[in-house]
Amino acid sequence: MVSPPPYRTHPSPLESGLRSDGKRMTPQRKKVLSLFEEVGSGIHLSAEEVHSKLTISGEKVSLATIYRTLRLLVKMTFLNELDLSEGGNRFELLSHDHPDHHHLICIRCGRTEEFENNDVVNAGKEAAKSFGFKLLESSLNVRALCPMCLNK
Amino acid sequence: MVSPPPYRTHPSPLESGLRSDGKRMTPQRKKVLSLFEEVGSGIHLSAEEVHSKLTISGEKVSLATIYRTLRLLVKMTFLNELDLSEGGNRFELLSHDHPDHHHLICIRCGRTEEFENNDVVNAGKEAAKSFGFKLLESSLNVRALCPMCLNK
DNA sequence: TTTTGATTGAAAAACACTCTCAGAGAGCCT
DNA sequence: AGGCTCTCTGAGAGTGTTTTTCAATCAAAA
Repeated sequence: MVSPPPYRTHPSPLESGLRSDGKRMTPQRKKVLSLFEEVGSGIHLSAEEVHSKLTISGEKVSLATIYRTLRLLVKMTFLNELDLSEGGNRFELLSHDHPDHHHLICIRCGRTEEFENNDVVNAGKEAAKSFGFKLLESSLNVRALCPMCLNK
Repeated sequence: MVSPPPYRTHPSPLESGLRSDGKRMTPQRKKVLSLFEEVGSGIHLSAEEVHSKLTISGEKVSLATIYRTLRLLVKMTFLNELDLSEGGNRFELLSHDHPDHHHLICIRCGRTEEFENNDVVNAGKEAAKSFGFKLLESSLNVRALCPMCLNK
């Protein structure tokens, strides 16, 4: 017994974005994006974490597909890629309300805090302007030790 | 016409830094640091590039040693490590006159320009302080397109 | 439905980097 | 100068992350 599909759903942003580019909506892509929507913006997941979270909830998506999908979602601006290094990149839901937030990273345990700062955004703008570059995005990464790791 | 070596040279900063830590001055270490001094500060080299530059000038230093030496020179604050991602980290001579400079990177051709900005440095300090972190280093990476790449 | 070609999973490869270990050699001692 | 000790090096194996390959699958258009 299969329930009929809704008579006419508005295509999701993901679906219409894919369609307009000759790409297809697949369960795997939906699952990856949904996971990020569930955990909310401001949470940074590695490809491996996405994989294990999906596996735990009984969804089988191969790691290769997760990497492919993450790349795709970054290109489609659904996700933001963070190069905080130290064992793999991380991804977060791109919240268009907070386009230019920066990261404070504990290099020991990986704890990450976000902050915003207009001076930083302006510094990036000015620098780009003075060299004749077209700015795409700027990110300040502050490498530090969190209170827990400070006490060994 | 080669001038004779001075009878008694002051130990180089590298040599005295190594000595004071029970480490040894080796030709390999000298060659790697010399390369960075030759290319000057503001030039960012990857481990692979250091390797091939040395190989081309007839110096044989293994890649493993280059990685080891780069790590050492960063720890000794002779070099600065940049996480501009896209295929490996890069290293540059740390100029102690310009301790906190930031990077404007053309994501298409890799051209990189540096700039300084006190507001950025302060933003990093404030962020660390407000979360109770101990700041180690902050770097603003501005991803952009350079004038050449803008015209395709 | 059928067709078409994008997408997937699994495994292999690519990549950047680190480690292991035996031999070489830097620096300290006569 | 010669010897000793212990760090350093080179070669190659190993590691962790990400990408690619390729046959099979499946989404979407006809």
